[in-house]
Amino acid sequence: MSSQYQTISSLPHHIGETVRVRGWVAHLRSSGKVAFIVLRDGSGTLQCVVVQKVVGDAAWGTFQSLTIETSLEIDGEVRADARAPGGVEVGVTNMTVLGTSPSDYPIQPKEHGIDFLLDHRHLWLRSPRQVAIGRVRAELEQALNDFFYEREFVRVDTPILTSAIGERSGLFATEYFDEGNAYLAQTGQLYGEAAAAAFGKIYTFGPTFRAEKSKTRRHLTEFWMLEPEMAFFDSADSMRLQEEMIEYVVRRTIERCVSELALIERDVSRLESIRAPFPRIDYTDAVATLQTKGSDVKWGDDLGAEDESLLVADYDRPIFIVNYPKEAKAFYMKENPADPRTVLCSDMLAPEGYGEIIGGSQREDDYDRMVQRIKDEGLPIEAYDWYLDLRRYGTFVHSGFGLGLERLVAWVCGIPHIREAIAFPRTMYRLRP
RNA sequence: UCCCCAGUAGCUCAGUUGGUUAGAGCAUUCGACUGUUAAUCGAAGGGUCGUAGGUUCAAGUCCUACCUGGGGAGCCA
Repeated sequence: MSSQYQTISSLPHHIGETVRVRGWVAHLRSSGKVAFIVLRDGSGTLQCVVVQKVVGDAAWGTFQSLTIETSLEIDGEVRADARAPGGVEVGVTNMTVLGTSPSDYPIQPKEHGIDFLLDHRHLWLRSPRQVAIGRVRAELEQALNDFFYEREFVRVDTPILTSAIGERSGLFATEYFDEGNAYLAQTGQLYGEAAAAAFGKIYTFGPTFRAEKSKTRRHLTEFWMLEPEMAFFDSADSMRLQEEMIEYVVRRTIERCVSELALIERDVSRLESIRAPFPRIDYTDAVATLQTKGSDVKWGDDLGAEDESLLVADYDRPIFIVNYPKEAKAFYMKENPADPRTVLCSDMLAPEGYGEIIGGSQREDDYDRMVQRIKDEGLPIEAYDWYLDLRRYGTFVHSGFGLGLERLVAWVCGIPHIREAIAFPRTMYRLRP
């Protein structure tokens, strides 16, 4: 097959030329002897005009056999026409069917239930809105990689199959030769800490797995997490990096995904106000504020989804909640010298009710305190022997954080549920397609 | 795991205090139309009312259990 064809998005630069395009039939309209094919190729959609007298009886017959999602090669002249959506159309001179499609294509340009759409995710993905979300996701991923590359971070890929280690263990067990069970990684952080002692500043970016039986719009069982880990950064340094990163990737997406954000009807003005610095609110102050607003939260509780929404409501940009009680957080977080009841951690809450998108902390770097915390949590100390080595051989102040990619995508796109923020979402009750 | 909601045509839904042969729009098929914008107009086909049991002269409708999915809580990113 010839490589000589144009993408639909490039056609405004080819007005007056004869071109060849390839794509899928998105829509068909006929008005007697003049007919319209709406073709999509992933780069955009194009109105193709078929006139019986121009194309002849053979091609006209081909048109009449077309169905939605037929893949098609079209030759014709590009012309500007105000009647065409987008202002550009192709006057068809010839067309060739590349792949036929039965007439029962299930996705229609109308409302569908979410159950039906998820069952047909492999086809739903072809819809313009889903393509736009996917492109925003790809832009955000690229922007994140560029942000860290420009700051001389080294990307380190950490294992997905692990022994029992991490925040909570024993999920998705799979037999691993003679070594007992392996588990799917719930975080790359502990490996990231080891790598930070090798490279200085690193990040990991890959799929992670959680098997809590979470059924909300903010949870998937498989999601992508970006986890930077920085040697010689304290908690405050880490927060400065986080707000700089969020500002960078949001601005980059506003600049480069104009048509995508317009198609999904995102209110971009809500994103334009995302500028560092972000407010920092001490957990203890947050609890006091919440109590005056009528929440029954007590000091020592983790903040619930409702509490988070109440706190964010007053701001037009993300906020940090810092220094949570030790009991509410993971064993590896460093005790706050100013208030030993708390740890040096921060959660970044996105605006508009999207909740926590980043969780980060300064790590405990003292060997004895770390051993004590592992014991206090009732974790098996043997599993952490290599992790403790990081505190034996040249321990170092270091901090890191985890960014949930799908939550970032959902917020930037303004979509209500993170299952649309990934091509093939894994939720509690869905393993296919 | 707990709380709430929903399962009727391929899809989205309506279906009255239980009452004759279960309806609409979209989609599909056929027909008309030389500029349509989710075109329009005409016609046709399309149903194990989630499953099982129960109440009743009579159940899509009421009751019970189960199944499937959705929303939320907790936990988290």
